[in-house]
Amino acid sequence: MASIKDVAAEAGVSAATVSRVLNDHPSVSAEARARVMTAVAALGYRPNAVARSLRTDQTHTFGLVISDVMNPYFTELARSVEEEARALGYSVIIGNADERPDLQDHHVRNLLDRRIDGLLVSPTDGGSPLMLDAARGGTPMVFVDRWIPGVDVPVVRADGRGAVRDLVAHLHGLGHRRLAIIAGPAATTTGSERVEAFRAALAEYGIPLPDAYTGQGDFQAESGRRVTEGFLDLAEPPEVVFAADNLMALGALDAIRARGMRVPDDIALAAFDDIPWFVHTDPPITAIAQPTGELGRAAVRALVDRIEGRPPQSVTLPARLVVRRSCGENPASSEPSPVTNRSHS
Amino acid sequence: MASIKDVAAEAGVSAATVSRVLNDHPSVSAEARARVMTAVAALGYRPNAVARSLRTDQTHTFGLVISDVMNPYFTELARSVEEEARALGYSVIIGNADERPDLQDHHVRNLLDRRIDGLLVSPTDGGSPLMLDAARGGTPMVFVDRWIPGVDVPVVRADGRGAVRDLVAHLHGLGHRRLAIIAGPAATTTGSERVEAFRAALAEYGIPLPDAYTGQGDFQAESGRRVTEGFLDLAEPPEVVFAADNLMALGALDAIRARGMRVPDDIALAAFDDIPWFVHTDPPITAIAQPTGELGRAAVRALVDRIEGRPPQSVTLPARLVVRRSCGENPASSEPSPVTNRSHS
DNA sequence: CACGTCGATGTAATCGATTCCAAGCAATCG
DNA sequence: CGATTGCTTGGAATCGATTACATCGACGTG
Repeated sequence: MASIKDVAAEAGVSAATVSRVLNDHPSVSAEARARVMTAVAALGYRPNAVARSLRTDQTHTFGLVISDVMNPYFTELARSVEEEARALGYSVIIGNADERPDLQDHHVRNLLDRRIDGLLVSPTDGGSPLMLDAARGGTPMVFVDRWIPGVDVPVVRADGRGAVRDLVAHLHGLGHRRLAIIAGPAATTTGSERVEAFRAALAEYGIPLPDAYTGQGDFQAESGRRVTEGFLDLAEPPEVVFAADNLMALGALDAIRARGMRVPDDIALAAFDDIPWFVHTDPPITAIAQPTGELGRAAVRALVDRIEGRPPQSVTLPARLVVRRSCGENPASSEPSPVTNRSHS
Repeated sequence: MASIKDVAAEAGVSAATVSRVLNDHPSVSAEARARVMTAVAALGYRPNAVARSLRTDQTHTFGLVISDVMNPYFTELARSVEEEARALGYSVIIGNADERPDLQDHHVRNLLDRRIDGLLVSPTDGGSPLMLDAARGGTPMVFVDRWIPGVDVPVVRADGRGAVRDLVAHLHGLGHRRLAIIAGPAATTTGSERVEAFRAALAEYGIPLPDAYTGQGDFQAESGRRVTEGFLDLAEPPEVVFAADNLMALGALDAIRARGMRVPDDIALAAFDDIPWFVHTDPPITAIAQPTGELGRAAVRALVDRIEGRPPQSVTLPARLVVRRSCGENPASSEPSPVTNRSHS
């Protein structure tokens, strides 16, 4: 592979001049520029990004560590992140933590070793020493979707409280009174926040959320199945199961089907995180939709601001309820008035 | 960030010795080793992968360029690729081409600039000059799923012919005689091969595949919708629509629903590429399942063989039919005898 | 005409590792 | 006892870029 010296030799100039042409530095004569360009084309030369990074201490790359690539929510997030990054001249390296703290650490370490310019993280847990050190140690960092409390890092996320309140109103309106939730891991903010929002919304109707109706999941389908089976085994099973993410909702659906029960006739089902497939399930599933693309883009902008020395901003965007048929027939409308509360921090 | 010199100073040895300890070179005294280890721990030193790569001309990284991250088939592929790569000591950088040749080129160029050790590609088209040059120019490369004919690069893929024959037998058994297919882009091997396999299987029953029953899609949901609408507008619409990938099947389902028709009563639907969600659609969709995880792992092994100087091998694994309810009720069994033909090249 | 200015270019240092080579030293051998 | 061997170790070159600094000519000005 041709190096800058080969180009210099071919063009009859020094490597410094070639470098100047490539980085269009002003003081290069038109003639030298032309000869360098010709040599570059003739040799098919491409600058070695590794060498360049070593010298400039910039990789024009950042890492995105997500909790689960197989979850459509995160793949959509990853896609929008890559798009925005590309538009701003950055590349993205994705690390999939599979909801495992050890894997998350593996990727963070790997990315740090590669001297990425910044890190976008949707943490799987409360923060390993490694991640906390990185955050404190000055690595530009932004949390997306989930975050770690007590760390001074900008957060880009959706606020689901309004949508959860709308969901509970919807369920209450359909006559449901025994509502259960499949929570995410308590170590994640989204794991606990969603339960709290649900509990608060229920409280407005004077409905309690007993322990028996809060199952502990891990954001994976299998846990949704397991928790739901527990619910169905209760002397008084819930009338509604609300899953804190889409995969657990799928698991719940499986468990319900396995008992020969039907949604929504025998039991209602709703989920946090809307995905295209929910339109096609049997029945279509009522869900809370996050503005995923917006979140990804905002997160990238915040990170790039931080990297390039501008003050980064935390962003909170509202989620909204998308009513379908999985909680019972609502003859009125299939898409309710969107939530309009808007917040920021 | 501490460098190797800082460690050397802290340990009271030279940088060369530190390097030897880190790469556990045999000739280092136990005492020096101990002091270096202590210094490394004290400073929290991590070797700079950029500098190391520049010197050794190896990045222990390879690129994976896939055609569409939002397609669950590819995200599963990506996941298994990353897993196997990690097990073998490599990292993976994913590039999403979104079925766009220009984006594919962008990623290939970017990965080449980073001096990745090898490239795993599922090409979106027949091969740009850039990719052909890379292949011929000695970049270790392996094609997964799709490939480019006439290029001397190992291919790891599934052979769907047996499964397509099983599918046609299944459909014929249910009494269907007018069968249509939504093809993928002709520039991709999977786009054309699947049509050919379908046509060949139909021929065994003396059933033709007229032009009117072969729609041109692009592996995206929207094209599935559009083509299906065309089918439904025909004077004599098909009894079965077979989509060459899962997203187009979803589009087809949408189009069918939009007309108020029902699957499988009014029209049957089948898809290439099985995904977890097909169990939950209404109705569950009959599909041809690829051994996705196996493909990903085999592809990585082939690439790493190539990188490390061993002769890489092309691999072809059989796909199999998974019967569900979208083509009509089959009272016999829900999972037919698996296909057993096995091939290689 | 001497001197300062400015634009274009080359030389060399540098980034953080790895690795060849030579040297120091102790142990072993003839 | 001198020479050889073998183990450790450090010095210095190197990978491919970028960039501070020096140089060199041409030009304008007092």
